[in-house]
Amino acid sequence: MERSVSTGDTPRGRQRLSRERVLDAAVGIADAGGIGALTIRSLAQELGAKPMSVYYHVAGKEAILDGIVDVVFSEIDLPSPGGDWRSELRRRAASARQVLRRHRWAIGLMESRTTPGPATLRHHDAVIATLRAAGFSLEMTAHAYALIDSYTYGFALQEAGLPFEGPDTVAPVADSIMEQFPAGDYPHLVEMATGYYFKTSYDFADEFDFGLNLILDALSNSLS
Amino acid sequence: MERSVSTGDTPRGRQRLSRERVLDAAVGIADAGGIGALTIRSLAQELGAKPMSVYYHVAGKEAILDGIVDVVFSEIDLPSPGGDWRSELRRRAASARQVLRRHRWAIGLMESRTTPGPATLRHHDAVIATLRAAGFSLEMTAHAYALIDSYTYGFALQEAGLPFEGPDTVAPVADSIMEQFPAGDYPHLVEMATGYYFKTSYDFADEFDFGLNLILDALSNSLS
DNA sequence: TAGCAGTTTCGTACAAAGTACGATACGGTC
DNA sequence: GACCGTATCGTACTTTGTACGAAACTGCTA
Repeated sequence: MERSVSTGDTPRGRQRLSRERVLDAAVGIADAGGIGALTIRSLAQELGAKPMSVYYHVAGKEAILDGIVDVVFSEIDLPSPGGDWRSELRRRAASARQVLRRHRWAIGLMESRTTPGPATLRHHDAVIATLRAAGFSLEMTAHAYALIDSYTYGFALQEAGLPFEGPDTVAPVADSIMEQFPAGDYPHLVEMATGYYFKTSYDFADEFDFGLNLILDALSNSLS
Repeated sequence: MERSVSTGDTPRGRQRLSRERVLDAAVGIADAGGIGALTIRSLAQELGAKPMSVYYHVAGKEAILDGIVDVVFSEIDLPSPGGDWRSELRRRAASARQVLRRHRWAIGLMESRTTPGPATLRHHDAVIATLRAAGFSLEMTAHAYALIDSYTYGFALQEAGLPFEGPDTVAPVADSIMEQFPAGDYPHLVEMATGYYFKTSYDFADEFDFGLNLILDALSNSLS
């Protein structure tokens, strides 16, 4: 699946519109400028069309939001119910995290979208299938499913909310935060920052594997 | 002219405005009608004031959003670094989940707010303090912290996204979803639904403890 | 008491955004 | 060409955030 944002002045396409083209352009705009940059007008411009033309292909802005969330889900690798369940779930979790990193805005939308699209449902179906194939009971599948997804989305949520990204970008941001507040108000936060985050060129992204492995290990124990 | 009435069933207050009163009213509106209902005008009306009056107390809508996220954090019970760390963290996680249930809209905002307020920082400080007091190393504290929070927020995120709430409300929603899509497209989802969710008057909320206990147990093992 | 200097509230007005409504252009079939 | 479903668009109305400056209010001093 490929998508490219037109970088400059030239609108992207001039062919016929379609629901798919509209949603792809919407994703591109949100990626480039945040969900706030996605307006019917910017969308139309990106498509080389006029605002009202968009409405022929989608019911309204709400439908666009539902649509692009489903597009995001469609980009996540599905686990295969056949293989080793732990590595399959690890792969799909890693994929989910990467996808949600590309499309930060998606996490914020999940909370408000209550009508899942086909890709979303297919995705959930595949995860459940993998757990069932691994031998989990219905009850344990429900437990494991909620647990793994909570962790994955929650991690992505936190990652999206971080004002920095990657190692070595932590310090300046932390400095500016600390300057704002009375010294000594958050001693343990400061201890973590100075004693660990700064010292080791910390990358929050690395935390993901630790938690996921812990969870999968614990679930694995409950299997036997 | 305006009289300060006793009934108080209409606009909420008539006293002087303040940042705090503005933020409280904003939270109330978002709780009642979703974040979309929160406009400067609705806010002013709730406060018994005119739109532009609000701007004296907050810099703009973005500042309001930052502010109400911090209000939400301020409502979460802090763990005490002294006591039994597992029950302390369980208590604060349960509190966080409840708070985020009261203020569903907050989760969606977290993704976009990158300037934490004082309550948010104090909250993080307390969690870190509790982990450190429990004997975790700096490194393990970072791991545990990311893990627990990811789970907690992720769970709340999923809960907020569910189109139903509580037991016995699952079925009708699931029905309408299933009707929309070709039969047999999501066999495992259907199996879970018919074989488990429907059968046991399933309440997603109960999943929370399972995952949290699993995580705390696993972390506990790593202590000794 | 009158006057004055903050402090707080508000009236007016404009730009950006979603979209209802109906007209227009297009593309194929008879 | 006449006709018809599909796709695009022009116009215009409503809702929202907020800039700008005036008005009202508060407490204080002369």
